[in-house]
Amino acid sequence: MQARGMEQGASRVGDAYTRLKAEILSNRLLPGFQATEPEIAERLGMSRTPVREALIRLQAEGLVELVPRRGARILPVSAADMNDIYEILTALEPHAAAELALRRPDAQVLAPLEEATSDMEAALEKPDLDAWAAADDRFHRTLLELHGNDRLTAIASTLFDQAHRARMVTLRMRDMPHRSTAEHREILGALRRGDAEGVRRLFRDHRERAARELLHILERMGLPQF
Amino acid sequence: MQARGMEQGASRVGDAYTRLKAEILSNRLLPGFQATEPEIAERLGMSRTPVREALIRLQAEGLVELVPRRGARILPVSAADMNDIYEILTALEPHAAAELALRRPDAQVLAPLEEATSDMEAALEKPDLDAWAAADDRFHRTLLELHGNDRLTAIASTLFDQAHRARMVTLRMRDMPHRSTAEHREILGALRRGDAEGVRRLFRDHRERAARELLHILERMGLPQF
DNA sequence: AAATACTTTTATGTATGCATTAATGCGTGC
DNA sequence: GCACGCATTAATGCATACATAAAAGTATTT
Repeated sequence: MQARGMEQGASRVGDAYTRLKAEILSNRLLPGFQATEPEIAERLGMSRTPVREALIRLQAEGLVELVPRRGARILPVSAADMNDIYEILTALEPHAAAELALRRPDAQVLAPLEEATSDMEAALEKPDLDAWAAADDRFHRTLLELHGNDRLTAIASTLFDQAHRARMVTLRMRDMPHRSTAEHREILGALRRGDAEGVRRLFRDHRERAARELLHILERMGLPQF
Repeated sequence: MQARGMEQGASRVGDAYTRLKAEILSNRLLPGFQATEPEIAERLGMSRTPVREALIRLQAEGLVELVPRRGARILPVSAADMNDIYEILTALEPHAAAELALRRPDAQVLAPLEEATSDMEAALEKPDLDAWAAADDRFHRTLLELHGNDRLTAIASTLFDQAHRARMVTLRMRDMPHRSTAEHREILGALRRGDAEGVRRLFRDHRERAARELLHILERMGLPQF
């Protein structure tokens, strides 16, 4: 997955932000990696100023830490971090999904969710785990956008980004995510029926199970940091 | 209330951030106010560089908008914004409070909440609405800190700040908040008993009622922007 | 008077300069 | 050989310089 959100390519700050974020999320820049502002500036072929501003944004998003005198450090995501992130998502997403269900969305509104779910199913067949993860991500982001609380969408988006790397690593250390895919299908059905409480319950279970499985894997790996 | 969080007084960026944020939250700088970087820099007695970095942070927190060529604009908080903010808080705080209750916190742990509640009650007696609002704010922030999910605390803190101005204005357009204060007392009791479901329900009702009342006032005022 | 073209002003985005100060390396003393 | 202190290096925080481009003002024409 590339860095989402509005295209940030017009300015040098936007360039630096987009490129650094893409390298972090794709694990091309590993957690723990440190570099000083001049180093990064040279790597990106620009002066320190736009790099600095991009780093401030990445720090606000919880992807890097700016340690005085040592430069920017790519933040690892620990099991405890993942626990915190999933706790928040478990509080937010089921609510947003249930609210959406109350509005009785028609097929046209739900079309992007339908497509994301189909893409997940198709990706499982091939199988193509990267495509699966991208479609899964798309489902969750689209659902929040349909709900329409922009602040909520932005908050969840930041959390998705923070969790992304650990998710991608653990994704390959477990069975194919048939169950998770089926749950999306179920949630979609409940949304279509306007069954708000069903949606809430299904979504909560979906997130809680995903969190449990992920933390299990992280523990089995000896609590590494991503 | 002053700008909360870590004291940002050491550097010029920190100074600019703290001072601007304090002026925004206290409504000394009104929503809609615009100023260019050189103007702000002169007002604060420093160069554009630290001002710029402070403005980037304030933009990330949703307090100002940086519009190219026109400078920084203090963001108004509309009724729709307040609705979105309260929706998120209603999803997050009852959960955090219920989780805290499950841990069966003893009197020592709950002491800061007890104190905040007493302060609210005392402020109602005087009466001192500013002191009441400060104690209310302290209760909500402390509860989240006790819960211990730092990301959740940070997210809620940003939302509190965004809602602060509208809250302070509407606070003076309604009856004394006896009900709200009593609800804090009830929540505290349920926390002490470890009654997680009770805490969740009380807190959700507390937030939902507060949101309804606030939006009513905003509507009666003709949907102004703060 | 209105519209258009041109000039001037100025805010921003970025680069660079500079003082401070932390970290590193080296040498000296024990 | 180890610890301590000094010198050197270099990263940061901030100030300033500069190019660009948008906006505002002015003049000119119809």
